[in-house]
Amino acid sequence: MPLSPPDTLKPRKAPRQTRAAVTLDAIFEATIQVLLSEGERRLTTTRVAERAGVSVGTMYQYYPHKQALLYAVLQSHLTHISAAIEAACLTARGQGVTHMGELLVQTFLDTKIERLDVTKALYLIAEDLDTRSLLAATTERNVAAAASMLATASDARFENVQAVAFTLFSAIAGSTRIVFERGVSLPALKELRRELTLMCRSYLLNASLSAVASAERAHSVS
Amino acid sequence: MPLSPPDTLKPRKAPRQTRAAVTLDAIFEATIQVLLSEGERRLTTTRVAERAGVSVGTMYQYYPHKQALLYAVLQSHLTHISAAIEAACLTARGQGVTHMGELLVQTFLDTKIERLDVTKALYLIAEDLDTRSLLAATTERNVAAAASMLATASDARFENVQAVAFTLFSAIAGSTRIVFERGVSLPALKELRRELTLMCRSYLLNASLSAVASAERAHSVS
DNA sequence: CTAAGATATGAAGAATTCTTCAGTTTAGGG
DNA sequence: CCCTAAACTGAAGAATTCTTCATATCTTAG
Repeated sequence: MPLSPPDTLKPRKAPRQTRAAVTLDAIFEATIQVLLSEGERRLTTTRVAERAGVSVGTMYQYYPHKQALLYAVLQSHLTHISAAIEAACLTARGQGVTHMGELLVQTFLDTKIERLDVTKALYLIAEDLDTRSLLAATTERNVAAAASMLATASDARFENVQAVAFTLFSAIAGSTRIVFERGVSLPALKELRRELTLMCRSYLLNASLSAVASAERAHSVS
Repeated sequence: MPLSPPDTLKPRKAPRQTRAAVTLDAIFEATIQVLLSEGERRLTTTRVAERAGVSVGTMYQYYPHKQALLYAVLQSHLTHISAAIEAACLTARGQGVTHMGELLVQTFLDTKIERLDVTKALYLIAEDLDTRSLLAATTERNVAAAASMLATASDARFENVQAVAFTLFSAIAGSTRIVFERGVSLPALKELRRELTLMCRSYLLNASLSAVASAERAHSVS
């Protein structure tokens, strides 16, 4: 479900020729670079165009205004990630929850790191009011993929898979963001992956229905 | 540690008279309201002043520019939260990790909800490059408080308390943010609290040193 | 090779925003 | 009550940014 943008944010036209596609790529890339080097406040259409090596007018041929461009850049990245998650979730159907949790963490982190600059740049514009619905829809999509996978787990059954999937996803995406925003070092990354994996595994095992009984038993003892 | 702002973001002067303090309060409040109703892009000094019922010049008496104002607003909120967390952490020393986890989740959520409008508004400006160090320092402070508490747990010992505390905090703060940004409903909140509590408890119990052995045993069986 | 459509240009007007400061008003100690 | 420091005002200049469009250049089907 690629979710078409609201009318105001729709592109004016799609590139027909190859060179136009190349130009658009350059503009996307320039957007990222300007965001990283200048910050959101100094992200202007002129600066982007200059960095992309094209004229401002060119961008306005494809997008009616800056917002629409940003929306497109963000959407492209989010779609990429969701696709990766969906693919991964399909491979793990019927497996145990430990494997599933590990896979989710792994896939999410790998995809984010793959284009670390894009990831970091987009955190800077993700809050924009215009992008709210886009973010919400993406979350929806990722949660659906995870939930559908979790429902097939060989060693667990959940009362509310949707809620579990959502919690899992929030925790992964949320803490990843916090770590990435403070600046990622290799050791920090390894630690994040390790702890996040552990956290997901623990949570999934405990959220499973069979675990509820034993947990309550344990609790009433103390 | 209130962390003094970098030179460029320092206030020009502090209010001396009561009315000045009142004015500043109004300006802070107006900043939040404008952020919520207009978004970051349309947050201008003039609009803030207008909403606060004062003249633009007034704001510039206290802050050299918009950035400094935003920094102050953000700092005030973050400080408030950190203080609450630190206080809570002190009350739980020597208790079990289940209680500790629950307390952290509870305190964090309660404090965020207490001023939900402020929380939501500040998410909109938290990404600013200028606020990076502020966010980092705050995280530091919260993690330190949590770590110090966890080290006294009656029923667990951790190899790396710092890492555990950090993971815990990231998961809580990160998923809270994701939930709050998509819009908070009462049921969504209750679910967040419930699942987050469960997740923290599971994680803490499993991250404890005594758990490592049993986990490895369980793993080698399958 | 050529015409039509696609793409690119960039100067310039409109709009918005930031920030200052000279002058006015207010508070509160003596 | 008076005086000084503090607080407040808001018009206006400087700076930045957005967006358009008339014009020029390129691509490619036929």
